[in-house]
Amino acid sequence: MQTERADGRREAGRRTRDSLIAAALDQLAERGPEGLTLREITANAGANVSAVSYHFGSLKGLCDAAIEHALEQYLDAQIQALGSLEPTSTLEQVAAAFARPMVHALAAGGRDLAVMRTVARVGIDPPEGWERLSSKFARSREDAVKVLAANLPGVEQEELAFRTRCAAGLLNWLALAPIGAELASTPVEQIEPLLTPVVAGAFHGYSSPADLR
Amino acid sequence: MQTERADGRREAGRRTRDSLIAAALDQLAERGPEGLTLREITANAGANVSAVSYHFGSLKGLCDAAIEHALEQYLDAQIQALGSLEPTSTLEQVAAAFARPMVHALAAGGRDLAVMRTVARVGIDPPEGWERLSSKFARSREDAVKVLAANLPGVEQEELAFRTRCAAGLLNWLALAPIGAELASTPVEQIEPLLTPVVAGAFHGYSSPADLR
DNA sequence: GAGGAACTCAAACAGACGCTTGACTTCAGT
DNA sequence: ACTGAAGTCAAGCGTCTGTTTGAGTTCCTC
Repeated sequence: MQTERADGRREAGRRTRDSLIAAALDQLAERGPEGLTLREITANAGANVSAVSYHFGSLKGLCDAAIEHALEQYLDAQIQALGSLEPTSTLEQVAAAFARPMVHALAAGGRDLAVMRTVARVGIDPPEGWERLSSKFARSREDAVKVLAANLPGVEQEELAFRTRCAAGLLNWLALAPIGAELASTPVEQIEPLLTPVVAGAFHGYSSPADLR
Repeated sequence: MQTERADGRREAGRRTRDSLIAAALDQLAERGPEGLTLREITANAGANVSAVSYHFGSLKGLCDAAIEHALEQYLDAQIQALGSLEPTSTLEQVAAAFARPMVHALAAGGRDLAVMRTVARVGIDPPEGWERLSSKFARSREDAVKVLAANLPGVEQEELAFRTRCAAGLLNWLALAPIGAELASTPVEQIEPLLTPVVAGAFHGYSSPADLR
């Protein structure tokens, strides 16, 4: 009861704030930052145009807030998925963990998928001040490379980093392209066995049947 | 000299028409269809705003023409690359051929890369009337699946189609994301050995070391 | 050289855009 | 009951958008 009062006004304020972010996220996922429209967002959120200026200063401020919301939500899932890995994990387990957040988002659809689509778009057109969160992404990717190196001792670290970025790009593409929409609302149990070997194959590489001759 | 006259007017008209498409393509590659701006295009093309209405009817018309131009240019490269394959080609050769147009565009940069970026964006947000060209893409992909099937007899056709789409998505991602810009102006001889095993690995898949136990 | 087609241009158009304003309601503190 | 902060709202601001218009230039045809 000190600073947190049962204030009806404040509660309503937080509610319109959240619905603005949610509406912005939907539009962000569908058309990207350039596609945001003040009037369309406020209409979908059931709020007035001036609510954006009030809560976020400007449309750009709302856009940044929505993107940051998406990035943080994605990072949490990513860190949790990779955190479940051990140094003894197989390549297949690494690939499955790497793809898990996207697989679940594809299966769930709705706002979870909107978050992924937004993150993917940020990966294409990085906003100006995203360096702060970018370092977290880089660190998460380094963790993946470390576990990969244990499974693929013959591949150079730099090449593993490249393959990791390729695999991440592949997953982002699934979120954005129509193929992701086709996969949407498909159960996880069906998507995972389809996708995991592809990601694992990208990690593993396939150089030539020389060693089989 | 029959229908093609040494017409100074017509020549100038074709020149502004081409420069409008080129300027639109650059902007399309950078910001997508939503990012097109009539006044910015005409400024970059050195033309008047009304030249767009005159030559293409509307901004949408110019946008469609630029996208069609990019799609056709990409399809030519894709068909030519896959056409060089034979039924006896190895998986690595298939992957190299599949990636070749993108590798060359990345190395070349400039307008070639702009074409690829535009095609990739179309892959994310397909325009309305693109079904006509879409069938050509599908046929090209079927050719790739056919050659893949010869190399991977153990994998179902449907799964191969999925992996082909994944590989195509991976390449498109390279064109759009910053990693592609980092690779840009890197010689082909350096990009190809880095990328080919990843694409081949995605085609081949990596299911588990069960067969090695 | 008169006529006409191809093409370009500056200027203006209506509409949508992001943003600001000032009045209004609601509710906690006193 | 009064005050002030939090929040919402309709209306209007200037700017930028795509498009249209009509006059203008250049070149080929007859």
